[in-house]
Amino acid sequence: MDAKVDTAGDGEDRRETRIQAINREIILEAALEVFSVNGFRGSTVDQIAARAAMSKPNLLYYFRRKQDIYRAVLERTLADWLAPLEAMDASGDPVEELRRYITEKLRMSAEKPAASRLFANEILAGAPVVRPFLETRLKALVTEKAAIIRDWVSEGRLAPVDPYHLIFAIWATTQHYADFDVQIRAILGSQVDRPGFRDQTAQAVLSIVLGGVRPRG
Amino acid sequence: MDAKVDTAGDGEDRRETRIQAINREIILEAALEVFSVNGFRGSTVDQIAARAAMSKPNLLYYFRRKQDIYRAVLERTLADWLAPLEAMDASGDPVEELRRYITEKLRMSAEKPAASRLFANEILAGAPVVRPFLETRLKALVTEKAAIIRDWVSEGRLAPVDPYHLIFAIWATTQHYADFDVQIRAILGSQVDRPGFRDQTAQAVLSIVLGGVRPRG
DNA sequence: AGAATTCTTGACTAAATGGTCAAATTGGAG
DNA sequence: CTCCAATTTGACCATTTAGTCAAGAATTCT
Repeated sequence: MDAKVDTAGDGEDRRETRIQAINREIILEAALEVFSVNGFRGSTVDQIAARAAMSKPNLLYYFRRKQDIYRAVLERTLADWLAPLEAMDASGDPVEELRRYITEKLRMSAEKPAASRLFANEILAGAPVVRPFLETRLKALVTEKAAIIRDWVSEGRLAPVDPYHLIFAIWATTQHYADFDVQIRAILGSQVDRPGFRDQTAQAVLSIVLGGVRPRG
Repeated sequence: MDAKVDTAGDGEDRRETRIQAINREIILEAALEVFSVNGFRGSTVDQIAARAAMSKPNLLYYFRRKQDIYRAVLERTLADWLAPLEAMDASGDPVEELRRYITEKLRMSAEKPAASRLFANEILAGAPVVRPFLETRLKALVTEKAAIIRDWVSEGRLAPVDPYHLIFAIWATTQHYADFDVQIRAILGSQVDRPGFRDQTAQAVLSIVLGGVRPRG
């Protein structure tokens, strides 16, 4: 929400240096790992500094406050978060579009679980930071895509389904694999790390969710 | 994990007094609200004491450490958590059993969202406390119920589905309404508080998840 | 090279936090 | 009512934590 952008009218803030780019990246990466486990309140600047292999004062040289780091890492995460839903295309085949969306969300859960957990923690905490985002951009996007799904249903290209709840179901089932990874591992054991597991998961999720909306004879 | 139960063989620990019963209950209720928002690390004893309308030393008279409160509230939550799945009956009608299970989970999400969030926070944090529980009782229970579902599938009474992923999908979709309540409210607005919303949600979730497993043709 | 700027850190501070303790108050059994 | 155990609390302590600061080290620019 701040830091780094030239806010003052006069040409303050010199351009970002090489070292700044490197270190900010290192910090944000470390912060993601830390915040995604214990949330904002449960994480400490020292933990982030340690993970970034950097002294605390040095870290605070790049981000003045704990809040600034948190906002920065959340912000960059949110962009990725929206992308797959934004890509849902009204002119495509309904089942194919949903398949793509679910597959993409599952891929993100598998490849960037920390991002999903960061977001989950923020929501659980009452969304103190992203609330405005949820009520504007996300709400608008979901409303738009829900309308598309509603049209598909009324055209008989999908079984009758509440579009909002369908979107929630997709979020829930896909993010579950990132957010509740520990629980899934406790139940399935090392099987989770076998090469075929991701495909197997995709197969199952697609079959359950799409099976429920695929138009019936 | 401790406190209150008479562990020693000799008759230590007098019976719980009336005031103890009342205050422990008040504390656990307050602790649930606090821990469910910010997790163990992000919550403070002062917050819990304030919510319990009790001085901190008084609170610590009943639970010696923050950890003890946390374990106690988690433990009582876990019992409720298992019940609905335990009730799944191999001799019942598959679709009807799943419907009951989903409905029951949705009811818990709506009526005890804090319990669901407490659990979500614990898992996100890496399940430091409930890991043993997950790896023993939960794993055993899920394995048992998965076998039942597998049988239903092989008898042709359910469409072919991976039983584990089906259970995960049910957990995900039902708990989502508690854990991500803030997000859902941001998108749906006051609609969430309308009397019919719960039924509408149940209708949608059942249709999506059961639609995907109901035997075809 | 030499000056200016950027980067890094040890030492520190104030506030928050988990937990203790002795003394005062209250509740309950006889 | 009386006495003993249970309950309550103000004051306090040690540690953790967010954030500061001045001074030293490294980088960049000319």
